[in-house]
Amino acid sequence: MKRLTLEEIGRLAGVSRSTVSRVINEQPDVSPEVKKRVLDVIDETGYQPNRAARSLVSSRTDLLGLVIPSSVHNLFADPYFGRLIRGITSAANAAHQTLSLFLFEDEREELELYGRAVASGLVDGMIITATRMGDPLAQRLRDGRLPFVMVGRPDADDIPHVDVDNQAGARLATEHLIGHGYERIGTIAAPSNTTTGVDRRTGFLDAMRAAGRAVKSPLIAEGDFTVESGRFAMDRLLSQQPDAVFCASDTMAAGAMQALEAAGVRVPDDIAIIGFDGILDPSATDPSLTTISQPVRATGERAVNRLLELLDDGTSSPVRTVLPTELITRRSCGCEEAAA
Amino acid sequence: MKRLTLEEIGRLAGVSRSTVSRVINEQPDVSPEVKKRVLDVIDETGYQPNRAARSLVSSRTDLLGLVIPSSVHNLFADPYFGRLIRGITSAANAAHQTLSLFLFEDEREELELYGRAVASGLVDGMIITATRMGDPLAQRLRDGRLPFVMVGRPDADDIPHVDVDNQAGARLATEHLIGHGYERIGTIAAPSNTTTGVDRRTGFLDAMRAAGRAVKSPLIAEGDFTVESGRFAMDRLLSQQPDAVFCASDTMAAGAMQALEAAGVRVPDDIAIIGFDGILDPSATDPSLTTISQPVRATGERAVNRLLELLDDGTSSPVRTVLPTELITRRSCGCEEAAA
DNA sequence: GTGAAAGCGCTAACAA
DNA sequence: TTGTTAGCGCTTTCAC
Repeated sequence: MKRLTLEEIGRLAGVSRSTVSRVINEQPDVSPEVKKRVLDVIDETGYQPNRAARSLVSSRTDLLGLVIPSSVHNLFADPYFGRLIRGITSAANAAHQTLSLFLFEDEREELELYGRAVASGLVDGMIITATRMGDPLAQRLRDGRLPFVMVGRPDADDIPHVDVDNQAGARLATEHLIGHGYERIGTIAAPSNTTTGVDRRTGFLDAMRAAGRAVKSPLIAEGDFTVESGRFAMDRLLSQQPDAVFCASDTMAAGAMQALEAAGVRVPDDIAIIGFDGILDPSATDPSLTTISQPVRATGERAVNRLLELLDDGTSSPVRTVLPTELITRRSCGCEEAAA
Repeated sequence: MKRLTLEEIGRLAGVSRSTVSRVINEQPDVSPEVKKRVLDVIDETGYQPNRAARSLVSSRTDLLGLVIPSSVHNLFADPYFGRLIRGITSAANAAHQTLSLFLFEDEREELELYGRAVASGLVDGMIITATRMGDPLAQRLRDGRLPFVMVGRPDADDIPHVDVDNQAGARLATEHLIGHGYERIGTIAAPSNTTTGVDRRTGFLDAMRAAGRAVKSPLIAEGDFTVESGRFAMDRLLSQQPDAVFCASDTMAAGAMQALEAAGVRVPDDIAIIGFDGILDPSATDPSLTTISQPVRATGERAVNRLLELLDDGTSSPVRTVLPTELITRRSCGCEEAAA
């Protein structure tokens, strides 16, 4: 049993290979009878066009790349990426694209990517995530000709991206805390070399300022999205005796609550906590964590769709797509049991 | 600036395209001077061979597929997959292969894979994980001609795979509990439609039997690897008043401990707990969780290397590769603080 | 509406 | 040691 080719299918259906090609690519101007005959043969034989040959002539691979840079070693434990990837594959599947994954251990590997995947035409386009500011990869891609979209806000303005409204989300969280009447509100911020970290911090500060609150810098501790960093950050914050803390990620909020439990501080009675991301099971913390939830899966889907637009039109419609966040009130902020 | 081709590089270096091809593919019988000249031109121009053209003639894509079936919706939150994927990409990067990821929402998508990725020659080989017993995909791949290896034990004997020694690990865990002197030992088992679940349960039962302990079936509760299922399972077990429980995964152990805390049962004083996987941070539970740790990352690497052997030799050396597990004693089993 | 033929960029005989 | 040539399996003019 040798490999089937267009020619062979044509022979079996009594037509030329061009006709078979037309049928497969759903071009018009093929008579119904011929079309049916060809389709039947394809069905019987289970023929599948050879991708390499197709790509060679069309210079389309139907492969989308997803890059997750070295900076996120730790992050990968975060359920965020699992969800994002599900969103991406789901949209990719729907569009008959397949996803290839580029994870790197270090920056050397990361730059090698360019030759391996970009210049050789491995993928039609790229989605890149979790970059830190000034990431060389983003720069390089921008100078190249490969279409790409970022997940998260890039530090350069002209890069197509889809992001959630981190600033508005952080503001919302902070206002909620203020609304509860807390007096000494602190924050466990995300890394300041990521735009996500910057935006969430900005949102927090804006809300505080708008309410006429000063924020002394000792009430700001920075973490790196890990549970451990949340624990350490809260330990540092404790000496400042805050009565509420906005944590820029749920993972860090979980760490913070561990630190509070160890210190015998009650949540929310002594210190109220609010998180960001909405990816923890309510039962994962005790009390359940109030948080700003972001549509992770939708983010992935949108990124794929934006990329496909770029591939088809070459137009990048709006450069920026922003998805909304939502406040999920549970118990850690001092609210009573919430309705579902 | 048009796309570079072999021909073009040849022209610039003053040789034919075949010579350039020889240089690129590191074939012998190219004079040093010519070689250098060609290499220089390649360097200057940044030429990268076109993958599609290469694949077309060599029928090699240097793409490895990773399949994670629909059955693991929930599982994806499990840090296990993150680690496994890191192991896989790391080994793949080292071998200049790239990974493409196939996640499916349902069985329909899953079977469509066959045409899209396998029959069309998208990937050179496949790694498939987390299948349940009798998975149609595994069957189908076995009947096909595409090389593949499974992560985890398949239910058919002749499929190349890499697995950890789940049975030995479960035995180890159980013997440890027995050694502590616990009298009524139960288990929260993993799904019995997965070989992992079967093996861990078998190891538990073997150890109990070897110690002359009968296991009444009410002392066995089945979960599905999620935290929630661990909680429910422990609630059921509580009525049987066990004094120790072997949990077939750390995630379920975490759930079990939540249930115990809610019920006011102390760990390890009232009930000792031991987990399996070794993927939780020690501080994730209180008290820290004693567990059987498995080398997830190494599993991924081995799977890639096995697959590459298959691709190169066609020989599948040993069908079965088994990686060892290790007991990590912490506090939940009743041991004192452990050394690192 | 359908077929013939050219060519995508590469590798691998085969000649020289 | 190097160049010439023939495909790999497909899409796409261009005739008919």
